[in-house]
Amino acid sequence: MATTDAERPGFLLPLLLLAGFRALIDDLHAELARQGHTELRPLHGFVLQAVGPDGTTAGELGQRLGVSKQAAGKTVDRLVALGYLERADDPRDARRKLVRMTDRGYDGLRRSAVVFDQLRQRWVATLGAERVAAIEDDLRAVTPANWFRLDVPGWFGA
Amino acid sequence: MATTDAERPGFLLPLLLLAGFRALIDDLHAELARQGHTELRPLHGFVLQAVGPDGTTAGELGQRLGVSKQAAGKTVDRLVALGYLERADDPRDARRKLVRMTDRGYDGLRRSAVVFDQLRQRWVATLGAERVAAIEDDLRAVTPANWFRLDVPGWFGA
DNA sequence: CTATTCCGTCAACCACGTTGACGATCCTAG
DNA sequence: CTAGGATCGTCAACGTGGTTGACGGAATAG
Repeated sequence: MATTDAERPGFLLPLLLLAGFRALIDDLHAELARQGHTELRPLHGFVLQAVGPDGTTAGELGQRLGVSKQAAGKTVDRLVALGYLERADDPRDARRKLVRMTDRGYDGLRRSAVVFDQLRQRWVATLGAERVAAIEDDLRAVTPANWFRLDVPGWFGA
Repeated sequence: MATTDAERPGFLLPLLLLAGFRALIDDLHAELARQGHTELRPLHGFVLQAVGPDGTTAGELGQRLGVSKQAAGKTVDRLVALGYLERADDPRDARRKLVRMTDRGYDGLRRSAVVFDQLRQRWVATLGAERVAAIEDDLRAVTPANWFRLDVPGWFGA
């Protein structure tokens, strides 16, 4: 054991996890801004991801993100205003409004995926592939498996 | 190495880091609520930590937390209303208003430290001490050291 | 004494979330 | 076919946590 646990207060762990998350997210949207997506905020990438190539409805989106349908609807409003999403009527159910990605939305999502891969590769270059993979495996082991929600208001910052 | 890094999409890493962070924070404030601190919200623990045993001013607090002095002031307002902080005049500079922890604030901070240690111990029980320590070391290596300078002198856990 | 700088606060605003309510639409029972 | 209930999206009000700009009082430099 390199260092004893006595020197490692428990409160550092969450701080470091948050710092790692924020470092990745900040780098991501700095790079996206450099590539022309200046309006895309950190949260939006995950929303686009949740919409997916097939589109959804606001309610279903909220369910995927773990937020209320109203919150999802507002977020869709913003992304529609930014040109990343568009709404369309469902011909089979007049209550539903389909949410689809625009070309710009696809572009942002594709670039996000590329940049995320590059950032992970940077961690691999620093830490080594095994250790990055170990972090992922370990985190998967200590977090609830069904976790795919993003109801985190202030923790995204900037 | 359990799995190769061949097909590990980069976007999972931030998601897992966030999931780990949220798991710890959610568990923390669930336990704090059980111990009587039902009003203490996730962010407040970090604020108390940033205030520290010696107290500060709103402006300095904002600097430590990386937010504007106005935002820090509002957060202090809420924590004062909840009874965790109190304001006092600085006898040596009438412009400054000292922000100090109340007894309740100390209690919450002390309990947070204990619970954080317990939660980290739970990770150690699942993953082993070396791997938890490795996660911490790795994250420290890939995050800006300056991100959240919580080199709080006199963190009274012990 | 005056000019500048520092400190806290007020005001307006934005992003993101919550509940509650409500019309419109669909579905099913009678 | 019609009546009731469930579902979908939206409006409204509100809470939290953040921002910028402006401003008055207090310390300090000249």
